[in-house]
Formats: sequence, C-alpha cells, structure tokens
Amino acid sequence: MDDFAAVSGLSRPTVSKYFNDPESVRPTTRRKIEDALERFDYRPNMFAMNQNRKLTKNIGVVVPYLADPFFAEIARRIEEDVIAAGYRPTLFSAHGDPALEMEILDNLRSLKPAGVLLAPLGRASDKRAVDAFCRDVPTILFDSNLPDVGRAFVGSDNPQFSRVAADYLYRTGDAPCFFEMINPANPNANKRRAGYISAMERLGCEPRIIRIEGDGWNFEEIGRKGGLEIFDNGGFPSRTVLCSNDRLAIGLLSACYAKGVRVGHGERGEMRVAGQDDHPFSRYTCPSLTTIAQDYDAISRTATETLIRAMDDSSKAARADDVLFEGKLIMRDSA
Amino acid sequence: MDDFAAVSGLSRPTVSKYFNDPESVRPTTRRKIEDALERFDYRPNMFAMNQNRKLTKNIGVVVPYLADPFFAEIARRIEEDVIAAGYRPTLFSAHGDPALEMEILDNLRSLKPAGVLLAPLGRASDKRAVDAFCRDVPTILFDSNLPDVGRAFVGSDNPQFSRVAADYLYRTGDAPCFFEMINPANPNANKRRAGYISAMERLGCEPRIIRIEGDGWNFEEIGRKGGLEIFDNGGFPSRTVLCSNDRLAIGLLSACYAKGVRVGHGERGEMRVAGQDDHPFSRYTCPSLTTIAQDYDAISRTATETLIRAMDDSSKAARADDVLFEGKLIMRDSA
DNA sequence: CGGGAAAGTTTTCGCGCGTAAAGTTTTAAT
DNA sequence: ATTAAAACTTTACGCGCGAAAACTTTCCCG
Repeated sequence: MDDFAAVSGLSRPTVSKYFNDPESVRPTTRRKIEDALERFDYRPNMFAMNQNRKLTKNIGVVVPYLADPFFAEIARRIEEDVIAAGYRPTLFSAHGDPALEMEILDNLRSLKPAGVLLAPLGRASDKRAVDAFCRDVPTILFDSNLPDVGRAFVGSDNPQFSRVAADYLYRTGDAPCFFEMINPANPNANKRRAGYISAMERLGCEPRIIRIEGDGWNFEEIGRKGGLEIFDNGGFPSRTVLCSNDRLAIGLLSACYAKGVRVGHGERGEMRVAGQDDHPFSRYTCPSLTTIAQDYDAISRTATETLIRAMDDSSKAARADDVLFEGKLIMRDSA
Repeated sequence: MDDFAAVSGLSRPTVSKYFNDPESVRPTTRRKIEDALERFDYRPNMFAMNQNRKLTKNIGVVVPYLADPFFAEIARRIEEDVIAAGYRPTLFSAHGDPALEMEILDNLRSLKPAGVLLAPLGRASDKRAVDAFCRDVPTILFDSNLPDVGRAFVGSDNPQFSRVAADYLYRTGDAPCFFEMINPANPNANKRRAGYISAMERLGCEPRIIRIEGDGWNFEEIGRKGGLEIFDNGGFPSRTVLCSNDRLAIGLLSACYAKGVRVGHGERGEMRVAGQDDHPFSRYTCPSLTTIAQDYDAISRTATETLIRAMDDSSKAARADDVLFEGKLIMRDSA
C-alpha cells in the first residue's frame, strides 16, 4: 500500500481511507487513486485490513438448506442486495444439520462480520446458542423465526398464506384438507396449519389434517411416499388438498400421477392440489401448481435493509419490529 | 494465544503449531491444549492467522449458478468432502454473470486460498482471465472444461451420456431427435450433441437436431417456450425427444402437458422425452423423467481429492490427467 | 543406560494494514 | 482577501499471529 500510495502521489493513510470508503476522499484524490488502480491493479490484503479493525465489511448469510431452490433463490437475491449496499457477503448452508449450523456460527464469529442474515433450521436449532450468537453479532433472522432472538425478523405471514389458499379453494370447489409432515423441520409449518384451521372454522367447515411420516429435507420424496400410502389406505378425505409447501405438493403430484389420478381445476380433474411458496419449479409441474407466492424480492430486500440499519444503530439491545409479508395467490392449473 | 498457552501450560509456538495441525504435537500435549480449550473456548484470530502465511487452509468453491439444483447438490457434496479433508470451504456463485465470475476470482485471490474448485460459466467465461488465475492458485475445474486451463478437469463424459441415451431410445422405440438451445451457456451441450450425432450415425439414422431460442439460465422456461413453439409449427420430427439436459426436459414436459400430449414409454404415451443429468427433481416430474445420471458422488469426491493432491504437488506446472465419469441410464416413465 | 531424534521453549522479527495525533495544505464560504 | 473547516501528510504504534533460529527437554530404542 505504501508503494501504491507513492505511485498515486498520495500518502498511505489517505489511500487506506479510500479503501474503507471511496466517498470519504476528495473527488480529485479519488481520481488519482482510481487512475493508479488501473495501471497497477493493487488490492489491499483482506486479512491485514480486517485484523486490526473492530468491524469488517463482511456480512454472513446462513441458510438451512441450500439445495432447496427456495433458499438458493433467496440467497441469490440477498447476495445481490448485500453487494449493492457495499458489503461482502459470505454464504453458508447448514445442509439441514444442527451441528453444522452451530459450527457455521462459530466460524462466523472469527470472520468478525458486521452483521449476519440467518435463516435458522427451526425446530432443530440450538436456540440458546443462536441467541448467544445474536447478542454478539447484529443478526436479522429471516424465513423462520425464533421468538425474541436477533435484532428483527423478516419473513412471510404464514397463517395468511394458508387462509388465502383455503379460502380460494373453498370458493372454487370443495373445502380442502391439509397435507403436512408429522414433524415439520420448520416452524412456519405450524403457522400454516393454524391459518388453515382458522380459515376452515370461519367457513364453517371441519378442518381435516393429514400428517405423513418423514424426516429430513427431502420433501418431494416424503410427499410422494406419504401420498402413495394415503391412496393405498382409502384415499384423501376430500377432493382438494392444500399442501404445507410446494415441495410436498410436487411429491404428491408425482404420487397422483403414479396412481393415475388426474389433477386439475377443470372438469377433467379428479383431484385438486395446491402448494405454498411459489417454489421456482412449481410453474413447470404437470399440471402447473397453484400456490401462494412468497415475496422473494421484498423479503430479501427488507432483510438486507433492516440489517444495515441495525448495524448502524448503536443501541445494541434495540429490537426492530418484525416484518411480515403477505403471500400472493398464484392461480395455475392444479387447483 | 499467549494467555491461552499459559493456562494450558505450554508455549505459544507449540499452541500455534497445534492449531495449524493438531497431529503435529505429541498426544499428551494435544490433550493439554484440548482440555484448556474446553475450559476457555479460545479461538485463534482468522485474520491474524492467515495474514503472514503463504498458504491458508481455505478452499474456494465456485459454481456458475447456485439456483440450479444440480450445482446446489454438487456444491453441497464438495463442501462436505472439503471439510472432511480438514479445509475450510467458501462457496461462491457467479449467478450466471461473467463479470461476477471475474469479481469472484479477484476476491478469491485476496483470500489466499490453498486451492480452488471451479465450475466455470463456460462459453461466457473470460478464458484468459481464468487461465491467469489458475496460474497463481492451484485450481481444479469441474463440470465444465476450459481446455488446458487449471491443474486438471473432473467431470462427465458428455458424449457418452448422449450416446447411451440415443442408443437406449432407439432400441426401445424410434430414433430420437435432439432438443437443445441455440446458444448453450455450457460447452457440455456441444459434446452431448456430438455424442448424439455419432450414436445416430452408428445406428444408420439421420440425426435430427432441434435448436430453440433463449438466453440465460432459466432453462425450464426456455424449454417450455421452445416446446410450445414447435408444437405450434408442425410438431417434433420424431415421437422421441432427447433433451440436452433435464431442465430443458422439465420445460418440455410442461409444454407437452399444456398441449395435452401424453408422454410416456408405454402404449399410452404419444411421445417420449428423455433428459440428461439426473437433476434432483427429475424423479418427481409427471411422468418421472428417464435420464442419464451424473455421478455426483464420484465427481465431487474426485475433484476434492485431485485438488488436494495438486496442492501438495510442488511442481506447479504439472497438469494431472483429466478425469471423466460415465453417466448411468436411469429408466423412468417418460421414455 | 546412553544417545540421538523428536518435540517443546525462548526469543525475535515482521506481515500489511488500521488508527490516532499533530502538523500542513487545500477548499470553500464570507 | 480572510478564515475556518476539510482534507491531506507525517510519524508512530500495535493488531495477533506465523516463522525461523538457537537452545533445552523428553522420548524411544537398542
């Protein structure tokens, strides 16, 4: 940096200041540095930069399962937003493993991140450890909430998802039953079930919940196996099935196909299936999947913005209000 | 570290040695340190550790598009293998953008990685820049090759994929046509086309290639639109369609469904569709997709192993042999 | 028991930058 | 033209560790 400062005709501290915030130097100075930068492609050493600094420009992004296209997509958008805000995102996936989630948070500590965007595993997460982490590092939770942990939560209004779905399905046909895993990995599933129940009660219908076996994150397979089993044991209690999420629905569609059950909203359909999330592939299922869309854009943008505000905020204890986005009904062919 | 060395009854250099390689100290010494570790949870400062070291324990993993479940899955496995080998993986996605790919390689340089596993964007990659990077950092390319770049290439024998697929389809019905994008992002597409053509010639059939418009990484949409267009303009030249990859096939299945064309290998099927890759979701399409499976496990494991060998190898210029894995025919319902 | 190798200790240096203080120059506003 | 604020320079220190050299202790084996 000394040498580079010399060739750009400035002192090292000024150049150092530039790299911490290009706006903080005079425009003419900035010009000098950026000219020199083109001629010499100097880059400050990341490790030296961050070592003797309290706060880095790093932002950690942690998702529970990156092979789930929902998280891949939301992670992609968050990365873009974080970069646009002038920070350096680092992406981690817990791969569905609580131990790995803890390890990631531990490693994250030594990255001295300015902030973290964390979508916890949910039920399986070690809440105390996550809470302890959030006390040390400004953290925004997203997608899946742990009550009173972190600076804020940004996610979807899950009960509303299922209420809208149930309402629509009721109005366009018969009252749906609800298809979910016995032990959902994610707490959002419980909120969706609650939303479904409240909608059914308001409509004066009996809620009918079908809970299938299965652990882990291979939801399509769980949905398929669960669906096949139900077909073999008397079938579904209703012509219409609202699935707890799109991946289960994709599995169920596959089971329907295997059993020769035509799915669809028209006359031809023997059964109707709806999902929730607007999973990136749900538009390409056969039939295309009617679902409730998560607001990917709003969630990623708001999560990033909230984090950056929280990082600036000196009052460490302050908890911002949780933000919940409504889902949008996407009417496709399956229901 | 000084304080921690004191409480564990050792000198700082010994403790330092332990953290670089726990095996490098005497078992009794290791015991002392790990006992102290439990009582004091000290962690060396990452930035200080790496600053004055030529080589870190970091391994960069770069994929072209993480929202593609194929890459999400292969990245997941590579991360596991890298961790098991005692290194720290850092995952990056170029999100389909060549400029971002270059930026990632630039940032990677300042991470001083011991090695990099890179699946390049392909056609869009800046080959000269990638080559320059590979000269500085031991890099193994995977999935998509750039000739003579990097220490080695680990991927699939793409011509074999299409040969096997074409052969199988021919034997079980009629000769397939080949469905692909006009300007495939990935060079593997060209090899698959070549494999298809050679298989057809060997069988004494005329190769028939259908090339559809579309740019970017939204293959399902491209496949769907392309399929619809072909149906509207006289249809496919053959009852059987071999798609360049599973994601295009998923899009085509969706188009078939929209047009009311029954897909399947039995009597009922009006058309047969096959893909290539064994995409994580291809087993849940309707009908389930017949495809050629990539050997995820072998590719990720071999790539990691090859990289670690290349890192140990002092002869910097040495290029290991490329490794290609064969695809396995997965017979499902679509063809 | 002796001897040499292996492991640990002491000491010292430096990595490449952030940061702070004190002094100097430039800028912009009156 | 005056002046104060803003921007830059100079100087100096330290972050937390890796690494190397020279020395001492421990270990293993015949």
